[in-house]
Amino acid sequence: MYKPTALGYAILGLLLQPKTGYKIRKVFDSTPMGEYSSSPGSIYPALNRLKKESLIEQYIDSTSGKKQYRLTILGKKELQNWCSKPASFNEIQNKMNELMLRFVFMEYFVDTDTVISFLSSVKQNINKYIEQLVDYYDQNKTSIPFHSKLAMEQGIEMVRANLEWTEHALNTIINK
Amino acid sequence: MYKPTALGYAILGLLLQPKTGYKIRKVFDSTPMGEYSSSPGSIYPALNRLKKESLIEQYIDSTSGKKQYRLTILGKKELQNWCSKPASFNEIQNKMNELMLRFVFMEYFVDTDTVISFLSSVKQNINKYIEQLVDYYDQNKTSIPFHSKLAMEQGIEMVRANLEWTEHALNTIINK
DNA sequence: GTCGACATGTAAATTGTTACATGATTTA
DNA sequence: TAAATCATGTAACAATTTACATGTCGAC
Repeated sequence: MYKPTALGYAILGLLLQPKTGYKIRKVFDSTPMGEYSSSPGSIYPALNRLKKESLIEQYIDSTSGKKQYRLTILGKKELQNWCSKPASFNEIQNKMNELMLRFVFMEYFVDTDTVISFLSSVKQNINKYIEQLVDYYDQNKTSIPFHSKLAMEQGIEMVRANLEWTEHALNTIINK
Repeated sequence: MYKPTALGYAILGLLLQPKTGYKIRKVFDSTPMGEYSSSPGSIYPALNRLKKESLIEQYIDSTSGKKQYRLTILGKKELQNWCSKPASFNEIQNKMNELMLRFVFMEYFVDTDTVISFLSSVKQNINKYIEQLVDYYDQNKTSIPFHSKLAMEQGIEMVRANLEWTEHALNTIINK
């Protein structure tokens, strides 16, 4: 069964508001979503994959008269399903930006309780990850070379900053 | 002219101490370098590419009698050259872990002044990046949806944490 | 003597990158 | 009307993932 890539989900999310492929490229070019390549060689094949799987479709916008891409029912379901998944440990380790993408798009799908439980899963796994990193650091700190030690501190500080943001986000959402 | 991938450079750096391919896999499996896949399907083809380009070679270790990979003169030069590059703006945006890898391996190659100028280039580009993100945030904060705004704050906080680490590293190295 | 760790690969499918290519439409 | 922007693609290449496959060696 077909699963879109991270780029695929990014595109699905952007198509919550219908757009041309070119407009999607511009978003990747000019916003903080720039982690995704805006080259035509990545966008158009990705769009064609999603189209082939009937997750998106093209139509003529009645007001502008222009051809646009939009989500199909199936595509919306796929996006919704993806947004509803809790954060896994693996995603905390090296797919934080994908998690943030989920968080952004879930605003349009799920209720406050589900958002809270998503953020709780993030927090829980971050804590586990910090523990793992600190354990490794403590057990090896006598033998780790100088720069490696600094690099490890950087890694730990990044994850701690993520933890702080997660708590901040939880508080903001609970007191809303 | 051939340029190794990020994985290729990670392997070159690990081969500052000779290792078998299996040992490299174990490092990716069991240390915070786990961002790189440890699957045989990625490691062995990468090793063969490096070997084909004469950046590494296999030899029989005289004490253990085991076949190991080690850097060639050319490979060491390539690694050294890579480590000596200052951080670019693009790398700050979405290749921070590659920069940390450079930082780790440069310990064995370059003098304190070069490390300081590397960290200065990191700091300078981080400042530029923060400015760009904050500008975007300020200019759009009335129109950005709730979750997107939180996600942007996360992005900015991550970069700020990186800035703090960079300043910490600079101080640590200067007062050494 | 068998089980787990050591050790190294290949094949197929998918994806992404870089570069090339084309044409329409808007704007100065 | 020339230049910039809008708009969509293809082709060649390189790299990665997943799964399959094999064989050795030491320990218990």
